[in-house]
Amino acid sequence: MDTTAEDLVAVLRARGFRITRSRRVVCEVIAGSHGEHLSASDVYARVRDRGDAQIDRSTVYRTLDTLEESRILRHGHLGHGPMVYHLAAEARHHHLVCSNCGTVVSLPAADLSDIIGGVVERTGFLPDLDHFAMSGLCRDCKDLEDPDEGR
Amino acid sequence: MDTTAEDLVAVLRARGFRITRSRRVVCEVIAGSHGEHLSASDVYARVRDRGDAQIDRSTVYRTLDTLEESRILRHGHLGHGPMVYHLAAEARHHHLVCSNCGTVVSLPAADLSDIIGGVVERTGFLPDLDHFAMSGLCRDCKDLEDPDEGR
DNA sequence: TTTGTTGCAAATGTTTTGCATGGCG
DNA sequence: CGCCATGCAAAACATTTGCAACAAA
Repeated sequence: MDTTAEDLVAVLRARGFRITRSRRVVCEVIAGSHGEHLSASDVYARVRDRGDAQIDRSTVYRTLDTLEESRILRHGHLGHGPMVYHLAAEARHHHLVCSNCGTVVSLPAADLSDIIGGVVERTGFLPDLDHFAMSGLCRDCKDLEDPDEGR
Repeated sequence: MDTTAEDLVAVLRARGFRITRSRRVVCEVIAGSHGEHLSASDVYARVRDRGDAQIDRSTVYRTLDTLEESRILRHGHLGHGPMVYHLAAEARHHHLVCSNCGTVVSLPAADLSDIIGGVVERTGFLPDLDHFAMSGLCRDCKDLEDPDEGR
């Protein structure tokens, strides 16, 4: 059910891309990262951990681009750090990152539909809420803020 | 009514920061940027345009940090580029950036309240929607997408 | 064989940091 | 006068690009 490395490779092949050793390894790392959000550097680190030391950083970046172009991978921005990748087939959810304490709260896809509906209705714009995290204050930090500062 | 350079300087002074020439110039640039979203480099460029060539990039970064720490300035992320600053007193609105054509649609503060309310209700998390732009597809690009790809 | 890909190296762009000098309070 | 803030230089990161050598198809 989960996307496998073979699935990824198959999509690349179908799109006319050549299947190289480097691409295969990156696909394996990606396929083994379900539910995670890996930065390009994370992917690179895992590639190296596998003993594939000869694969270059830039190749990882390029392969990530290729997978994204093929619409089986997506990237998002969780905070101030580098962009993170996740499989397109992954269950959608939004991340709420507390700007005060760093806590990450997840908002499942079901809860997003009325938000999305409301925005579409008002603006015609179809939001992809996966793409950017939402910043704000978690319950605890919100309660600590004084009313006029936090608003 | 708009925040002035003097307002900014006054806040810094009140917070116990020293008022230097560099800080004053940055405050003037910021005060003259109402409604804009300037990156640190933009601010630096404007500082230089004023003929203040001796002010260093790092000083601009540090002053921006100081102003943010003093809660009169905030930063956000509009897209893949650098972070952008806006005055805290600025009218709140959210940016919807089309991932296909780059068009930016604004969603005024009034339309944000039920979104915020819904999130607070479900998670206790108080979102700061100014902070990250929302990515997605504008009306035109959405209509061009085929239904199963775009979803 | 042909042309897309790779690895390497170097460049780019943003932000941060160490440190000695200088200037605000 | 004392300590904070600055300028300068360099480092730290994330990401991109040029290019000759290589390997899929």
